[in-house]
Amino acid sequence: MEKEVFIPLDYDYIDINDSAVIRIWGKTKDGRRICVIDETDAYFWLIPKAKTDLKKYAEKVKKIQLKHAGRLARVLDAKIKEKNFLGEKIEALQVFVSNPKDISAIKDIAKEFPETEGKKETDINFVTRYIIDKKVEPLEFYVVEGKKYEKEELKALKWNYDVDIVIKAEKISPIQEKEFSPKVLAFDIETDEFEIGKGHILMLSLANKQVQKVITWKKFANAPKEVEFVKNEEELIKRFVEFVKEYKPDMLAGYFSDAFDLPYLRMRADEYHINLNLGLDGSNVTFIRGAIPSSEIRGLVHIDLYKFINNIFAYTLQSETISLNDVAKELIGDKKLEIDLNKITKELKETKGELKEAELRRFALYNLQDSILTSKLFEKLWPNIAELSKVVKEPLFETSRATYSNLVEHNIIHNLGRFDEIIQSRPKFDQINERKMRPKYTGAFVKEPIPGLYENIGVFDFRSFYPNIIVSFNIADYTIHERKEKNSLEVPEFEFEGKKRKFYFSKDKAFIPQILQELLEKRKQTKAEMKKNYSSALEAKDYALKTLANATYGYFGFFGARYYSLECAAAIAAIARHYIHKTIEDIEKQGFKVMYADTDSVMFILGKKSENNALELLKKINDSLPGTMELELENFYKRGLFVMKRTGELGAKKKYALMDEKGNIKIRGFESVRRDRCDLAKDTQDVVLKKVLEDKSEEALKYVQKIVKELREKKVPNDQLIIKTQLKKEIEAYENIGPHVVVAKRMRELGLPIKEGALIEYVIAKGNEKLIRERAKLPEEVKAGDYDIDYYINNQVLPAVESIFSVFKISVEDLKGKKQKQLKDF
DNA sequence: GATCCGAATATACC
DNA sequence: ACCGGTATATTCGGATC
Repeated sequence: MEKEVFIPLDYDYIDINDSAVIRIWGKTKDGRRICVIDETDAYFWLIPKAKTDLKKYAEKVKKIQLKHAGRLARVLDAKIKEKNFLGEKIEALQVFVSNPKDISAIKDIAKEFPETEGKKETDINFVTRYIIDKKVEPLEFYVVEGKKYEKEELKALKWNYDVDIVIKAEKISPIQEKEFSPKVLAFDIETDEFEIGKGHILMLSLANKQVQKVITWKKFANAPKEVEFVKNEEELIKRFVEFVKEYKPDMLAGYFSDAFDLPYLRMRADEYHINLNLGLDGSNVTFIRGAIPSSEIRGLVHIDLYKFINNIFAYTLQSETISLNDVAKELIGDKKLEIDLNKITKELKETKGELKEAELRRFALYNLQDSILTSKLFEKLWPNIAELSKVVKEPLFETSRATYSNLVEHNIIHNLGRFDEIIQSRPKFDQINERKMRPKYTGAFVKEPIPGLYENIGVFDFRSFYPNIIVSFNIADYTIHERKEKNSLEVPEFEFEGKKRKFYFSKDKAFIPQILQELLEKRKQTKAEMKKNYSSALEAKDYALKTLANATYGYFGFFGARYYSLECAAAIAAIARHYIHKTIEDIEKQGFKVMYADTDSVMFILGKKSENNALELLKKINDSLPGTMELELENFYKRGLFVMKRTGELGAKKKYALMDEKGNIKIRGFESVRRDRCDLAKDTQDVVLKKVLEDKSEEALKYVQKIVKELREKKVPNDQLIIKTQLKKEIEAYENIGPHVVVAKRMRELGLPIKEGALIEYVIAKGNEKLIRERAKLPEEVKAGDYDIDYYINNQVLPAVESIFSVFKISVEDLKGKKQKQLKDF
């Protein structure tokens, strides 16, 4: 018996003699590549109808067999087992089958049996099944004991694996080991045509901390040392494959590489009949279809950072877009090399592929820089991806491409074993459509603020409000009762689907609240550890736990969820409304004036009371809260500003600015934090807000008057006037043609690649056309000073500051600077 | 042809 | 299609006078 300590990085399964075996691709402690071969049962569950003779049923099921996919698909065994399913104890049939790929065909036969009530877990991926049942989880260290395959055996099996060890596992046991740091190559290609299948790959770059390389067949003099020339595109692809094989990375990282770099490489490789056999088993790059396809390399984890950022991480970013450039700027303080890619593409077309040497040199450096950025981004995001993968126990490939609902669901699924719970099925197409049709339920409460500038403000908020409600009220689909039972938790009455409803939740802990509670406890531990001994891995772990906890409420209301329950989502929101209202009352009863509240937070004026008085009240409120619910002090603020809505006489919700004791300013909802306003309007509003909070309103007024004057005098540079609006759908799909749609059309005419999702930039130029969109132009089409003065004064700058000044009863006319009024005139 | 108002749209908050 | 509802503001586009 031989032993190795290893860490799983990737999983897949293959057939040996018609039955499936798992391959775990990983790394040994000392850095050798290993492929661990292991087995696990392929099975699903049959739920029998009431009063079924289970033994007879089992015998009948055992006899199922059919020809399927060129082999005999058959049931190996059917065991009667006591299981839990959504709060019920049931007897179910565990149906073991010859191959996981046969489950679908076998269940089709079994579901026609009159005894069959339903089938479950037919939609569990075999790798997920393996991880659940064998508990060999990604990125944890294990000792594998077993027999290593000899060279001759591998040859006989035709397993020409690019690994150091192939071992047949007999026992795999967990072991404590230090952090793992993967060997990663970031890569990026440059082409002469953006569309896959049309053009050629001109260059390809690879980078990490040690490696910086550009491979190209476009020759030029005085090439930087990183550049390696090859004869042609075919050689470029071959050299790439050769380099990766020699370098032996654990992972390849790209940016949008799922849908661009790898499909492009594969397409070109196919053209030359080159096998892009990067897979550790010698397999080609494969594609998994989806809204954006995924590109997979067996055993060599391919991570598309764009997908991770797009699906998960973008919500924590400030960047206006999630382009490589914007994200790199924000996360690693580095940016792309500036070149005019459109110009280069155009020149390449016009000159039949010839570029000036200087241009090529710069193009190569640009290509390299993209890989360097991707590599640095990987370093930055790796802890987050790794911790998420460890928490939800799904392989890196899946986790790095997961959406919030995927993560929540995987976390649930991987924890159900200890509850002896059969996994609920994914909803079918019709079910999804039904769910989509259901009306929305009432969500959070937002209190209307009274506009004004306030002093000495306290802000309380509930710690992880919704997750703690789910835990404290034991909320799950099957703990809901419409009638009070003994030991049930009462939820305040609320309206749901047009009717007054009252729900009760039983106290027997359901698995989702239980799993969530554990998640919250783990997070508490992580936070405590972090305080003692900070590390970026701990912070990433905290991020992973927080992400999962916060997405659970939304998961209940998501139509694609296995554990969908709109009633639960509505009940959670109703409980939240109840407690925020109660908190407002409690605070007001103590003599504080509450001027604003949104979902889980309350803002109040201290008035004659002290911060200590507020903290005493906080303690008192906490003593009255059920379960794990807790109200926290968010902060005390020196000043706060609330404004009126533009239409009507009401205070504007979700719009405020606060300044703490240190002078730090927190702005929410105002135009200055929105990307669809021009910088001039945003910056002006920012200055005004700051000055107002610093009690320098007169300076603010003068500042606006100065800006308006500059606008009138055509002194404002165009880049301050660019408005950015995202094209959210296909150009043709718009019913209302807004300015950005017109500009997108224009860009398309100019041959610029415009797709939905693009951030369209435009300037409103001077002109007599009535509609704004008729004056919307591409920034480069507007000469300096040729902007529409009135538009920028009346539609951009003034609306952004008007509501702020109206708090001080200063009108638009004053802002325009005609009357030159001073604040003290009022 | 000016004006009013609702729908469509984009984006933010929690 | 890929977690939820609440909310504001802007522009269009049709109805109305």
